[in-house]
Amino acid sequence: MEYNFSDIESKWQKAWKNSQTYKVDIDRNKAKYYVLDMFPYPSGAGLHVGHPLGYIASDIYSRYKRLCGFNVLHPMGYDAYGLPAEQYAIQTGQHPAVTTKENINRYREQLDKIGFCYDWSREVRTCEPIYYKWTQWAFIQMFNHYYDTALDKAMSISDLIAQFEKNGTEGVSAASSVELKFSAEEWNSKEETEKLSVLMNYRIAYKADAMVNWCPALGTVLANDEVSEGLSVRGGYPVEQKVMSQWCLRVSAYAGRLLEGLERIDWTDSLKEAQRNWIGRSEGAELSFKIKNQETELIVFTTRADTIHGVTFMVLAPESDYVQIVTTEEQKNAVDAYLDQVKRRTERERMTDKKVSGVFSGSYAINPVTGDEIPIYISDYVLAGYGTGAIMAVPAHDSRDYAFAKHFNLPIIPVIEGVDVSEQSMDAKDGIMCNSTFLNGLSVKEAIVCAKQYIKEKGLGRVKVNYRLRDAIFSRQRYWGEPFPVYYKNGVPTMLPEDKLPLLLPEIDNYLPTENGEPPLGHATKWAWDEKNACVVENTKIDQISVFPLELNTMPGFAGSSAYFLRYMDPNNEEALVDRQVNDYWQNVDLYLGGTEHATGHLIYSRMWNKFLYDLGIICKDEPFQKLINQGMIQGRSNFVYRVKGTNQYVSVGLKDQYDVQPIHVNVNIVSNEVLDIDAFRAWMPEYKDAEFILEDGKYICGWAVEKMSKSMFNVVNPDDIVAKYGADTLRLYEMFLGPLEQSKPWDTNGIDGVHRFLKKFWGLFFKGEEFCVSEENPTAEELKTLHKTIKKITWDIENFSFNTSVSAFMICVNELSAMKCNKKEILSALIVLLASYAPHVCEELWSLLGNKTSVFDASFPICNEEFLKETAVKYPISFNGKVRFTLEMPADLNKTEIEEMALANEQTIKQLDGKSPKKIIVVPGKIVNIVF
RNA sequence: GCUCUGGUGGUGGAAUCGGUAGACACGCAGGACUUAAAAUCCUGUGAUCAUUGCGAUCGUGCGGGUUCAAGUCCCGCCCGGAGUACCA
Repeated sequence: MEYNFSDIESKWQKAWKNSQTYKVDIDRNKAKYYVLDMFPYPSGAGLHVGHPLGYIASDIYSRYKRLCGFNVLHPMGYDAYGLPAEQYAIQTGQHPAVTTKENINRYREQLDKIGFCYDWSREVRTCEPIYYKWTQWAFIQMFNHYYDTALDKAMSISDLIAQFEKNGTEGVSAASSVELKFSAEEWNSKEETEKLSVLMNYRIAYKADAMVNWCPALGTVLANDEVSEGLSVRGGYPVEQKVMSQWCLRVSAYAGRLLEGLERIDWTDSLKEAQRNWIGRSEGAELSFKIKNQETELIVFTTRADTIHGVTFMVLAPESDYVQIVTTEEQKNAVDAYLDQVKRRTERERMTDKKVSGVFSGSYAINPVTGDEIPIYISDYVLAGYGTGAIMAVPAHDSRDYAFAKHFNLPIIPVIEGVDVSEQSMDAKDGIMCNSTFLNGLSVKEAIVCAKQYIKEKGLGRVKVNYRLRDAIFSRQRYWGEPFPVYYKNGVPTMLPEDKLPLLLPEIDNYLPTENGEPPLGHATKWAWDEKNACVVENTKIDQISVFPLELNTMPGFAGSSAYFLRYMDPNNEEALVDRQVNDYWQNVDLYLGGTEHATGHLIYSRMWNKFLYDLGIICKDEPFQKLINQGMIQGRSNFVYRVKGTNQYVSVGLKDQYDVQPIHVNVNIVSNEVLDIDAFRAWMPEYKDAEFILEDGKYICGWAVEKMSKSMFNVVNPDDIVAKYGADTLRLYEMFLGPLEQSKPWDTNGIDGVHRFLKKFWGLFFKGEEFCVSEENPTAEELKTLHKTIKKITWDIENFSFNTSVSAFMICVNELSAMKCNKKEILSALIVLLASYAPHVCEELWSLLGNKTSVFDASFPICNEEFLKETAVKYPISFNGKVRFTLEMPADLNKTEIEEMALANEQTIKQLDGKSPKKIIVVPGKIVNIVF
């Protein structure tokens, strides 16, 4: 009987839906396993063939885990807030909620066709009030907590207030934006509003004037991970630096724990490394330099305290607060001119053009160790946001300082023996110290330790760990995002009462900023908070007595995606983000699949967010994603035809060098194995109607290139088309067969026929002509062997995410069984269960044809009989490459003659065992014998 | 610059702990079936030389090394991809 995949697939997709086969509930008799995909942003373009790669892999894994007896949570949802829907709304006036809903429906339709085992009853959408209520709730919690650096956890802000009332800042250990010092009397005598503004310095969600990445084209600020090389990641628009009052999250307070936590999770080294670099821990010292004739001390951060004797000048960032203090009357004009010049340069110019620039401030600092007077400069090579925004310059051992010193003709003093600094600096932490009084003769490594010790003892500064990781800017000047649960009472940001959440996103009729430059929410007419009645009211009622304006910013994209994995556990709970008992069962994600592009964004924020909730006791695990696998990107594979310039003639790729040609993208869907469907090409566009072709071997062969998958390159392949032509099971197997999961690779349908042929052969094992024909006989040893080696291989492959090689193993298995004409029920049943995770529809169909009343996914995964494989290994050696190998342990201490003797002795044994003469014998002492027949 | 990754036939890729390199698949060539085509099946397919049957030599980006044995380990380079960057 023919393998009719489209009937089979629609039949089982319906059956699964009707019987809720994939619905999952807490079952305390079973171990849980949580498999999660990074949820998609539903874009207008729909899914292309690259998107499902990770979903297929996680689907296989979930089904496998279920067959192994786990209670598997495998949900899916949508990251529904985002820029594209809003940009579309600006252009068309279509409400983002409408387009988002349409896109979600389209995504769902596409996903369903591939036959995933998601429990859709747990779906979340970040733009739904029932969901974003908890995003707003978490924000309020962050506002109401500070980070205690001694306890290393988030604590209630009321604890901090109690400490201030009792002892002021004395003994307080709290992460803060600025280090403040005040006594209990000073605190208690402060006005209420003043107290609130002091507390902002400590809150985990806080509002502050921050240097932000402002993107004029998008009309919003962006987080650091949303900017790359001075351009916005979305859209590629220029980004400038600007000071604005913004909500921020004190992510930096969690830097140490984010770093430490990496040790306990099972991620790839490269991803952990990317996070380590982004967090950027560096150990060093803060050093105070006295300024000549002034009270103020200049504090710098350095990792090279050992080079203190080589300091010949100081440099301040242009934005540094020190600039005003150290600039002298005589230098004021020069400094102002320089600051003005720096301000006019965009971030991008500053990065691309690394020309040395700077200005002398007029002041001198005193080197605390040598007592030398050294000039203080201002230059934009020093960043305001890192360390203290000021550095001690050691031109002999830092290439940037070196370039600066050469440019301004400043002295360069080497402090490491035998270093020539006439051409370049010596940056390596290597060598023996010199010119350094008490450090002379020490190695650099010893000197770093010794110098830090010296600094501490003499009270010149303190040992300090610095992080590169900065707080996240949490405001966006956009419409399509979560509204902040915040109103402004006489200018003071105040949280809405928790029981009034969610604060619903208002309707507006214009998605652009307002005339006076406010974010789009400024257009909302009903957007004010009536404190007394605790409800949203018309703007016109604002009286600043009991009705106040609401926040006009919205939250960024990562807000909704930071805790969604928790919500899947308990998606309809209206009392809590997640019930604690429910969380105790599902705990955290065991396996998370997604792209590397989230390494420094989502994967940092969600870890931080999760740790915060853990500190509050809401959840039981502080790391959200135990194991993480990155699937590679599927790139587009474009095809080209070559038009002879100035004609309507097209030449096949092999002959194109003989003509003057112009390559033209051609729709990949009318090309098969590089051969162009000429009729389809003529019909494709009117301009090709009368095209003529210069063929090779009677065919038109196209050229190809790997490019991004995009409409303009005509290389987008839609999964629906593949499903229609070959079936979902073929698509699933083929995507896995394409190559290693983690590797990026171009989509190319050249091999899909082979996979489809395999499924037909597999189907064919169960039929004799038109008849379904399966034998109840006991299988032979040879048949069992084929089965068990396949079980062994598939089990290993799934557990190691080596899905591509397991498809090969299935092909070999089916080839062998069909060569043996095996139709034994025992073998075939096991094979169905084995393959079911990969090709669920066809397996479910065959499983039911075998007379089973329940789903194949209620069966158990077959177990490999290792003993049997070992026993048969001599007679029927295991081998996946089609050749025969016999292995035998050999004693370790043999010389060459003994080895040869051993080999000859074994040759006899092998002959007796197998009745054949070996072709070749390879013998290795201490290892194994390889005998090839 | 730094960090991470990768480099194997005409193509995608396999080789899981240092043990026959090229599994499996595509493509190609030849054959069977067919009036013909499609579909299906069979055979061959790293290179060079030898082909009368055997075979022989080379071969995993390049150059060295360790080992009985290296695609795999070590040292030094070359090339591609990704991330990140005046981070003191």
